[in-house]
Amino acid sequence: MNQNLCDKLPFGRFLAVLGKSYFGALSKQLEHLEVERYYSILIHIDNYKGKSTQQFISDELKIDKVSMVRILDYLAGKKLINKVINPDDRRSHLIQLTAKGEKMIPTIKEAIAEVNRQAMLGLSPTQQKELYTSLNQVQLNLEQLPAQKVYLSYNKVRRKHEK
Amino acid sequence: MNQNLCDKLPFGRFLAVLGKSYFGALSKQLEHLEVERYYSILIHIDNYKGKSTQQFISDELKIDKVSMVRILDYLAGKKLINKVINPDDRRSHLIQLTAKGEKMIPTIKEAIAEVNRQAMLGLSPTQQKELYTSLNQVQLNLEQLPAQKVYLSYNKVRRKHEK
DNA sequence: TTAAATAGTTTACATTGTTAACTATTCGTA
DNA sequence: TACGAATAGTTAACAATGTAAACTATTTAA
Repeated sequence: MNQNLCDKLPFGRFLAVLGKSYFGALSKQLEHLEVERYYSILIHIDNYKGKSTQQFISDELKIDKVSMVRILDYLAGKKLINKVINPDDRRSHLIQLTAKGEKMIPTIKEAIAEVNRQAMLGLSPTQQKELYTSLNQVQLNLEQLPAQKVYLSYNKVRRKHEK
Repeated sequence: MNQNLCDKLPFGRFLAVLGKSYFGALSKQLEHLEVERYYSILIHIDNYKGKSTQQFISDELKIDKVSMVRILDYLAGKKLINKVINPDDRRSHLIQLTAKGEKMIPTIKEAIAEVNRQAMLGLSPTQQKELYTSLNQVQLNLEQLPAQKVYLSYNKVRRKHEK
């Protein structure tokens, strides 16, 4: 029955709040960069070294493909990525980091490592491993369930007029 | 250094994806209800039995206060809640469930319990408890960090024109 | 060969977040 | 006590993301 766990607030809400707390911290760490979000997209593109397509990124990060067009156009406008027609399937575009984009990756990775370190304070390495394993299991379980399609939105309070 | 944990995708992105998977499953479970979201808000209002104010809900669920006005107006329009001026501080409004709203709570709680049960398949009660404890610790850690304010958005793919 | 499926784009619109200005009320303090 | 600051909530305008539908180009499969 699991009445002991998360029956007050939906577990998913808790996760989403947590995820946003994390993004808030990461955005703060990286506020000096030219782009103030889309870090996970840049990291993902880097992980798959020029083999990502828009559809692939959309599926992996659960961002809808229309938003993906807009985001990648924005990143291309900043000269951080290029879209290259895939010679093996000319419908799709390979998304590749530019030299400028690649230069940004270490900074982003360091910030992620730092926020992870801060986030995991008080958890032993074993507990951290358990946490990650358990969350993976939960994700696998949820993927098995019938679901409404749901996507993610980024949003950060802009601070142009800091008081 | 925690290089073993979540240095590919930001941990926060993983959490957000997970949270969305959860909402997708919960929305599906409850798609027969009159409202197709805001479940966590209704549950939160119920938990604090007429003692919630808009600001309190906004803070707890990390939804900005302008969106909160819109959402509560929507829920009031559906006759699920009432706004009552707080006699102890006439600036604030106590948010209370109507009889119609209260009637919905057990259904929502059952759906949450069921999705939780499905989500936790394969995890022992001990592991579940560990998971919740660890996530709470992570949330506490993240709250200590300087952060950009970040809020959440709900969104579900509408299925008016199912193929 | 041709119909269906897929990758991506564009447009129009809905929802949520953001800022700022506003009212009403309460708090803090000189 | 009086008055300025702070707080709760509302409104309006706009930005960012999600959604649906129609579209082009290309590939897959019958």
